[in-house]
Amino acid sequence: MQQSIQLSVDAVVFGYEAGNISILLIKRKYEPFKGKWAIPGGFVLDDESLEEAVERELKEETGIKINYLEQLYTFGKPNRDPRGRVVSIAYFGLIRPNAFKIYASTDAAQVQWFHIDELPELSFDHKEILDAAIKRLKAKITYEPLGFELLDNKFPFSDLEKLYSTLLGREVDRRNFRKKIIGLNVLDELDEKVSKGSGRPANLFQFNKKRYFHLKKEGIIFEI
Amino acid sequence: MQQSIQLSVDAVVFGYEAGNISILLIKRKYEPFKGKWAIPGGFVLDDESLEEAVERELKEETGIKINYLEQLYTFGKPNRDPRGRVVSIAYFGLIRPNAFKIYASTDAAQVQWFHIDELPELSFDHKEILDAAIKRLKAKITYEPLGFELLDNKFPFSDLEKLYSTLLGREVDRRNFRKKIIGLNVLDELDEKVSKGSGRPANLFQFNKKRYFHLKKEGIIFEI
DNA sequence: TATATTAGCGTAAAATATACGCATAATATG
DNA sequence: CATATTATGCGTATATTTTACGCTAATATA
Repeated sequence: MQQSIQLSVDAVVFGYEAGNISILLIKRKYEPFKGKWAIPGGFVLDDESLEEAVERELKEETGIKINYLEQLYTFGKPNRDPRGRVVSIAYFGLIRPNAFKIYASTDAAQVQWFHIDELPELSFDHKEILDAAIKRLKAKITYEPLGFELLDNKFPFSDLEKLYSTLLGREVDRRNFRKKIIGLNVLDELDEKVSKGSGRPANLFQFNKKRYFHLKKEGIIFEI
Repeated sequence: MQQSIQLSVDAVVFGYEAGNISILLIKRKYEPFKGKWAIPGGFVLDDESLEEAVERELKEETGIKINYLEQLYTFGKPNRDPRGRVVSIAYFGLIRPNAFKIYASTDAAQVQWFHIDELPELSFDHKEILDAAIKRLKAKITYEPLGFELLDNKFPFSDLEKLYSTLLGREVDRRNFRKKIIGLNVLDELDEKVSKGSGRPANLFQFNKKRYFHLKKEGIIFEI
């Protein structure tokens, strides 16, 4: 038996800044879809794991090092790639956009953050992959503390609230949201304040990952 | 660039009967792991989709036609298969065990249902795949109406209750559970009764898939 | 100093979940 | 055949959680 199926990985990387969710795309340097936008990714090498492949491709094509990475779904329709049968394992990543400088290299002619509502036309079946990733992100923030991966290490509560109301696509009652999150007992309140423009300066908070995993082991669940 | 990676699919198939959750395994006919138990599966053909591959392999190896099938996870560690680099896309399936007669053919020397607590040693990394599937099943029945795929088309309420208490691994208050499920408005109460042994005969119910999808579209969520 | 603006705390009402009592309709048993 | 046993089916009271929303605090700005 001899297959001729090639294996690639692709990564939908989300960033968040000032109330905007954005996605990292590259402009393709070579055919097929030369000059078109696409999700970063590429072929898996024989001796690397799938995660290593994603991280290598991201580094090569965009210069970023991912903060949070998980497998999303494997796309394998026979005709999804004009070059032949290519099955792609899609990943889903989160980073703090201001934490890295993006730059194009190797296969990418250009790298750019796109606002989630202003996406260009995409290559291959990447629109489908991206839609699956958005769906996963929106669902998962309600039962896993993913939001913190998108915020700065220290953040005012309003940032977290704004992130959630943006992702959930609806208003969130400021007071109830605060009570709920504080009640989860996974945030440390710092002795630092930050003031942006007018209004009372806000206290900074920090996500306590260690405490979160400890509580999770005890069966306490995160839920918004 | 020339990869030498092969692509396979594997399926963890769950069945349920008389309060027992079981998993369908095959005994391998050929090396590697000849004579050992494994999850059904095999190599993907060049021109078939991943789902077609799973369904074909299940049919070939065990004789069953799956009731519910979803992609689980892709396993791709470089050394998971002694024959070389094989990446496997694992699926997760549910059937009503009494709906099909299982029989071994092609690659399988034997096919058998195993109780979830009495599993034999497994080939490759199939234990890891199986654990992921069990975790997914247990999590998913709380927010998707998967349970009905494991029950007969018409079932008494106590069957559903027993299924849930088994899967959740805890007692479920019979009266509150009933209230909750009835309140979801996705069951049709039939004018048929069934009596098994002593006790008051039970009314039969049927899951109304159409109504469920209608309600889901309106944003009403299934949750246990 | 008055006003706008964002932050932070608390309380009451509504909705949901939990605990559990009891009638009903069949089979099992002496 | 009377009575116990078993499982079904319905209801109600209480506890818990969610939701709505009022009020004070601390800063910038006019």
